[in-house]
Formats: sequence, structure tokens, C-alpha cells
Amino acid sequence: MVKQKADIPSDSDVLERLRAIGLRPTRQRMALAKLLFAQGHRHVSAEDLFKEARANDIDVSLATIYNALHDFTAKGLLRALSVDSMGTYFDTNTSDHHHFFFERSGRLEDIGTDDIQISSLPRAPKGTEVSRVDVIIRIKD
Amino acid sequence: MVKQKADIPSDSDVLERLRAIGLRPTRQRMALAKLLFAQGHRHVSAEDLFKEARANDIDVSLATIYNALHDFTAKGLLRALSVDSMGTYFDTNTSDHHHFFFERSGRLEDIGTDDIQISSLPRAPKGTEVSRVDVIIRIKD
DNA sequence: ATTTGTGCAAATCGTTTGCATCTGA
DNA sequence: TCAGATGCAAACGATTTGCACAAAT
Repeated sequence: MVKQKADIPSDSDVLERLRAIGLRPTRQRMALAKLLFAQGHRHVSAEDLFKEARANDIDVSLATIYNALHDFTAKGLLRALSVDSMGTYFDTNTSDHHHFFFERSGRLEDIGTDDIQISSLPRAPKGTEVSRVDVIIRIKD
Repeated sequence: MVKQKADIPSDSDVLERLRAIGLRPTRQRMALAKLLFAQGHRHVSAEDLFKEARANDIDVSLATIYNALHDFTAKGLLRALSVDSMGTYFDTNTSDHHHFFFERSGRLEDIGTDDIQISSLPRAPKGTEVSRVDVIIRIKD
């Protein structure tokens, strides 16, 4: 029985996905995308992904990780978020949702939009538009 | 008519305030506290305060600014907040409230708790406690 | 052939720290 | 006196950038 990682998207899936958003499917982007979208939704830092890549014998520089992460974010494949000054995390869940933030550990956990009801919001200042509403529930852990 | 800055708290006010929270009212802490609490609520970065101090002929090092800001925060005189990775802002408003975040300019603006009604929140994970709920309305400006 | 991406190392930015020197109580 | 503060410069960690090289179209 062959040992295998769960749910790693196929090369062609990833390739399509990159092409679809207009990014050249290079070796490293493909490899990183496969890692990122392999398991369920995650919150990864550049450093995390760098280590993970090394662990999987993927040879990428940290600069390339940052580039890829930003490119993916710009194209809507990822969502960047930073709470406190603990660096940037990239969330593979790009749908509308919120977060628990565990203050001690710095860990993040998704909260579905259904679990938070905001019944009234102030209107955006005249001439402006709301881009997004982020709710962060900070947890004393 | 003497030109004067509005609402700068008196030396004795500031002195009392510092003593009350157990921080020695040193020359620089006094001066910084006076700047910080002079006008209404504000969101200042360490750098902002540094420049402001220089502009007012207050001789403090940046390290001291950071120390003071953190000390004040630890004692509840300020609240630290960071959105995106634009560094830390210190909010002179320590009461429960939320923020507008203007994405282009990086500016922050307070939103009173009354202006946002959250009707349902998920329970905190077992054994943990909610420290605070932060709502950030991101504005495309 | 052309354009776009990558790697590396150096540069930058915000923030922190070590340590010798001051200063308020 | 003497614990607590300050200033400075060096150290830091995260992120960005400049540029020569490599790979994708």
C-alpha cells in the first residue's frame, strides 16, 4: 500500500486553476498551490509554507514563497489577514467568514458567517464603499 | 492673546494619572501622556508620536516612546491594535468600540458599540473565555 | 524571442534589547 | 540610596527589492 498525502489536488486541477486566474503554472507555483489546497482550509504564514515546502523536497526560496502568496492573494485564491503584530497569515478560505483568535498561541480558527449575526452596521462614510467586515473574537487561552 | 494648544491636560492631572496606575511620572512619560491625551481620541503609531514629540521640542528616543506606549497599554491607558500589517496603532479610546479601516490611506476611525449590533455570537471553545470582540469595517477609499 | 518568474543576498521597516548612564522617590 | 527609566546603537524578525539567471509561452 502506497503511503500518500490526502487530497492533494491533481496536477491538472492546479494547472487549470492557475491558468484560469492568469498566472503561469510554474514548477514552484504548482507545488505551492498543491500544498496549500491539499487539506481543508488553513491559515499559513510564509514561514510555515517555506518549512512545509522544504519538508516535501520542494526547492523554493522564501522570496518566491512571498511572491506566490501575494500573487495568489491578489488573484483571490487566498485571503491575507493579520491580527495583532504577529505577521501575516494567508487563509485558504476566501469565502465570507470570521475568526477566533487565540491570544496566547496566536492560532486562528474560522467562524462561518452563519454563526455571527450582525443586525446593524453604521453606513459607510459618504462616497465610500464597504470592502469587507471582519469580526475577530479574541480568546483568552 | 496667547497662542495655545487646546485641552492639554495640566501637569497635575497627568501626574495623578500616572501615579494612579503605578508608573513613575518621569519627564518623558509626562510629556508623552500630555500629547496623547490632549485632543480627543486618536490612533497613533510610535513613529507618529515620535515626530509629534520632536515637533514639540520634547526630547525622547524612539525606544522610550515604545516603552511608554507599551507601559501605558499594559496599564490600560491605551489599547493597541493592528490591522493588516501596517504596524501597531495605539488607540487612546480604551472603551469598548470598533473601527472603520480605510484601506487606501490606512486610517482608522472609531465606531461606537451602539452603532453595531451583534445579535448572535458563537460560544467560545470549552474552557476558554472571550477576551474581546473586534469588528473592523474595511472601507474601499 | 519575449515575457514572466525565480533565487539570492542585500536592503528596509517596525520593533526590541543590552547596557551604561541618569533620575525620581 | 537605588530600583526603575532612559538613550543609544546594535540586534531582530518579517517582508521587500534589485538584479542576473532560468523557464514558460
